Amino acid sequence: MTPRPYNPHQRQQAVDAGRERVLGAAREVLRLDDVASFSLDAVAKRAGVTRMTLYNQFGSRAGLLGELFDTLIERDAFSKMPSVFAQKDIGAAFDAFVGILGKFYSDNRAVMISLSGVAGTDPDLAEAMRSRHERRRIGIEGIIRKMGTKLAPSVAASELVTTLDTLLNFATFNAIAGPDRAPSAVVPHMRRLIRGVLGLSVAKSRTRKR
Amino acid sequence: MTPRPYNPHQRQQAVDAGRERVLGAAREVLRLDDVASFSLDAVAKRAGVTRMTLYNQFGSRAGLLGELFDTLIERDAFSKMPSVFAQKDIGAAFDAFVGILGKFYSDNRAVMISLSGVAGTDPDLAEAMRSRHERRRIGIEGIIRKMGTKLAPSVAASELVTTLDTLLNFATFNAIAGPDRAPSAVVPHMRRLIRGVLGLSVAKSRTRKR
DNA sequence: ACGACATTATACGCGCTGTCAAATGAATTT
DNA sequence: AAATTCATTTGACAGCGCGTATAATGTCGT
Repeated sequence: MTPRPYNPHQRQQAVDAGRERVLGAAREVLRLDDVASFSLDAVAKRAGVTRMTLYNQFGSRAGLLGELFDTLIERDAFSKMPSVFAQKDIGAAFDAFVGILGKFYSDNRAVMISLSGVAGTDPDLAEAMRSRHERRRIGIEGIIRKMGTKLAPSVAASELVTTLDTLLNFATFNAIAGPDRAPSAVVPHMRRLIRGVLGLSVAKSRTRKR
Repeated sequence: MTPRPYNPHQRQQAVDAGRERVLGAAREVLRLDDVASFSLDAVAKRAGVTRMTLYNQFGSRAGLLGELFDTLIERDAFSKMPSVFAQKDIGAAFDAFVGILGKFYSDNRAVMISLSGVAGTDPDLAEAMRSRHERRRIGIEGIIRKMGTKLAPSVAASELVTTLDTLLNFATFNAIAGPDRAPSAVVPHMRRLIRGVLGLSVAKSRTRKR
């Protein structure tokens, strides 16, 4: 009975490696096949693992997808936030933010589409995604608090953050891009739109020299 | 063998009545219960009908949801378009359009959420929805062509319609409303935002008294 | 009464999620 | 080397939802 001390060194490494293989497989299934054919069975097969392992590691389908979204957005987007805060003015900061998000949405478009779709029918995942979107909103609030001293936004100040957050979510990028264009192609357009909402002179977007 | 003449008068009426009962039941199931618990079984039970009848009438789950969307948006939104074109200026026209859409989205929020979710995983329904969205875009183009003579929009003219169309879709209303507020509460905010995009003086929105 | 047609009743096959119990195997400690 | 811990595997099962097939029932039209 008395449990023994047990320090898994190499053991934990193998487990973590397995986790990453599974997450990679999940990403590929979402990227290659269409949304409907995403299943834990397909992921497990592609990862060379049993379906039970997925439950051991992630608990459920929603858990797996939630963690997949986490790793992607952490690696490709939020880790680059410091460069946003390093900008000179708030216009440049949002330009940078839009660039990062646009590239992230573009690189992971198929995955994001699937994720949104599944979240639409899976309350658990919907909740998981909501808490993650929180981070984007917090980022926006941070930019405004730090750099948005004298703004004259075109919407009520109390709605400014919500408006920007909505414009910057994947659904908006994807809708503006349409079925053909990549979300990253929306970036210049989105920058103008956001400068407009912030009340910055749009003509000022000659960020070239000055 | 030789098929006989057969004129279903009263017969067809009964069938149509059945269809409406089924569509009404589908709407209620989507409105009352959560998304995940929508099933053809639940709809059939609520309509007092067998699941087979649904397949006879609508062919499939996607067919049923597509027709449901049709009847709702035709009755609650598009049938009211004439009042939009009756407005004096383009600002008032979009105010009216936003009002109609906001009310429609609010009245049918749960239904729209489910519909979007299912469309995310069902290519058939996705295509059916796309053609419906076409009508909204056409409405926007009509308003601009008819009333938007001297505009100075805050986005590129070539992107104006796309931008407005994106702002006016359900996803945007729903996202701005958040989990608690009704989409109809977003209407005033959305009106300001759209006036801003159109390049109209936002201060002019003193449509109340003042 | 007879034909046409919608609806019912019933029963499948299929795929997916989630759970359970017992066995396997590798890393770690004694 | 032997014992222990723990993830993984194996195999099976229950539940649910969609879609299909077939024969029976009912109802309207001629």
